[in-house]
Amino acid sequence: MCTRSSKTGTWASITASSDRSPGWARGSNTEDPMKQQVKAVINATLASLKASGAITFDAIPTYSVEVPKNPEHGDWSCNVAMVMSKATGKKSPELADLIVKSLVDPGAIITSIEKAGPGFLNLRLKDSVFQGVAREVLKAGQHFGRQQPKSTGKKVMVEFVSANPTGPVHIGHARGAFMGDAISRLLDAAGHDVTREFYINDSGKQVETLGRTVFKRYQQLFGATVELAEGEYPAEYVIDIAKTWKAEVGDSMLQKTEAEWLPKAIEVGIRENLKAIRSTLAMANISHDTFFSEKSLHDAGKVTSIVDVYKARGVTYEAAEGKRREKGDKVRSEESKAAKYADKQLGGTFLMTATYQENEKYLLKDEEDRVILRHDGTPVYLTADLAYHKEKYDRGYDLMVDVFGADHAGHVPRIQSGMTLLGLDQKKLQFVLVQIVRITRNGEEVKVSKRKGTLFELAELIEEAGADVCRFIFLMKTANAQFDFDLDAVHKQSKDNPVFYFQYGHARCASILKKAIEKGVTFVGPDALTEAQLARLVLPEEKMMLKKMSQLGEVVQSAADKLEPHHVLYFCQELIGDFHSYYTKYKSDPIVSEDKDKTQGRLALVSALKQTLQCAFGILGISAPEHMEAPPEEE
RNA sequence: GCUCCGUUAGCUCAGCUGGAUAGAGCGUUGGACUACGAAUCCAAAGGCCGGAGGUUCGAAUCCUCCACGGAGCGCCA
Repeated sequence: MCTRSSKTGTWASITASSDRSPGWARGSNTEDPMKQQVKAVINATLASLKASGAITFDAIPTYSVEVPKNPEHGDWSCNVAMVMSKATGKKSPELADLIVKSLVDPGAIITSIEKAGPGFLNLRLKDSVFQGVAREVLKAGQHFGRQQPKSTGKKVMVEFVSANPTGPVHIGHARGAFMGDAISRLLDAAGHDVTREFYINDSGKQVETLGRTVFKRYQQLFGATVELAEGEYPAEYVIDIAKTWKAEVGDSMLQKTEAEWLPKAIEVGIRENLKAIRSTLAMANISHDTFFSEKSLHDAGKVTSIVDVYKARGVTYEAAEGKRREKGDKVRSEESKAAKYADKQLGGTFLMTATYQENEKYLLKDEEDRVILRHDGTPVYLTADLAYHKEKYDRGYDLMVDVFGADHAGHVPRIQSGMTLLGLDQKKLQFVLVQIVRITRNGEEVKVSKRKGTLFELAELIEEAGADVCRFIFLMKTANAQFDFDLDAVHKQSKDNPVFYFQYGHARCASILKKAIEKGVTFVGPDALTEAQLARLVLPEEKMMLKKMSQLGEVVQSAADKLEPHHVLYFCQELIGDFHSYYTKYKSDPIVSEDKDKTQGRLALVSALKQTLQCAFGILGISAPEHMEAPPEEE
């Protein structure tokens, strides 16, 4: 994931050089419109100072215009004087003074500018600039905060969930599922053309084991006594699959040879599991555009052909066992799994994911070279995955995001190395690693174990807590932090459950608009709204909310760049908090009053807020209810 | 042993492409409904931002080292 590029270390130091900005996501200018107006004034002033010879500089460096934490510091504050100190050879306070004195403000939007602290510029803007935001939001409607669909021209793929088709979606997939979906929604809102893909591991030993288990359960349905082998799937759902199969084929499979029944059993197993997986994801409000079959890669010969490509590029070798890179000489501990399975490591064809060098420098970050063909010539999981990722590149995506569980972290450098060894741009492939979630109930951890048949399914979780609550809890934290999911708190209709705070904010807006209509006042809408009505929005709290609303587009863009949905969520929290506070503070000066112009102005504000929240919730995939039932009374 | 992730208020977590006095929710304490929804609000208390160095006008944020917690380290997928 790009924000951790320097720390995860994949490669920032090699291919991305010092460019920390993920550049790929930036389309058109999505800066907050208010901020843009401020920057225009600053830039004009600097140009004017340069023209008059007061200061000299080559180019204006990147500087920031931000909302100061302390409202006494104005509506916006700007650090340009400090940033340009070196370029102009002037001290920050001196430069700040010059800017204040010679301000060029053609649109007359600035009401005050002053130097503060070590050289900050604190600016205040005309009320009309704030008020205009309400109309802009309402005119944009459901598109507010979003870029025009596909406006960036970037093709993006997000691969997520990709649960094995050997069983239901369980709690271990939940975080990645919601995260991947929210990232997809974010990228879509940021104007990209997003494809959501599910990679089906329908090849290899696991599905074979599934097939065997299905067949045993099938035999059982005809009275046979069966015993499941180590690793086979004991859970109930396999019996259901066997029943379905029986209904379809009767007893016709009983007399077949294994070569005949096994492919059929695998097929029905995968089909039924995928059906269940899709149905669970639908409950979670998640859908994929494409399901990509690993088996199809094998069938099309793409797995063997990628090995040929590597061989042709001279980045493979044959060896009896793994070859580690020399430097550091990392020795594995005796307890490592590699040591444990050493007797099964018989050598084969290796890909130089670690030892490949250019100009006598190691180029890749993997710890050791990886087998891509076993000694008997069969490909491994990685080989298929390399073929799969090459396939993604071939399909022409500008950005590919893989949402992986943290247990796949070790897989990341291998794929990256593999792509680099094909000469592909690794920056186009980003990884989001979602850390482990510990599920607790009654203070005790609920273990996730597919093998024992005691898995806690995502479907159960959603039934218990509701889709919005689950989604919210998974999205409110960054992907790379572990956390405990408390099943007890989750279904409390109370303050322990923060999603209600958000939804109540929206419902309250809806309720006010409804109440106004009951009182015979209907909001006139953005087109009929007059300047005189808007001009009644003068309270500092009102301006603050308008200012914040205008930032949604920027927040969305930035969150999309970082692949971090939680920024949008915190944006909502602040806005809702401001609103509740405002609402309570001015209870004696209500939104709907006898003063018709003021009422219209405030209804515009509330409508704009409701619209903003609805848009933001939509980008997160959380519903925006018009009405909520009161919670049960506390005892 | 090696790699990666984390460490911020009593608890759960934001803030990290460096900015002014470090934030939110929960919990605690004390207040606010004859008014548009009290699933709300207001106030108080609560912090050597894990530790130590470094970089500079300025560090929770960037760099180095250390400590603690977690995950991974298979020719499984």
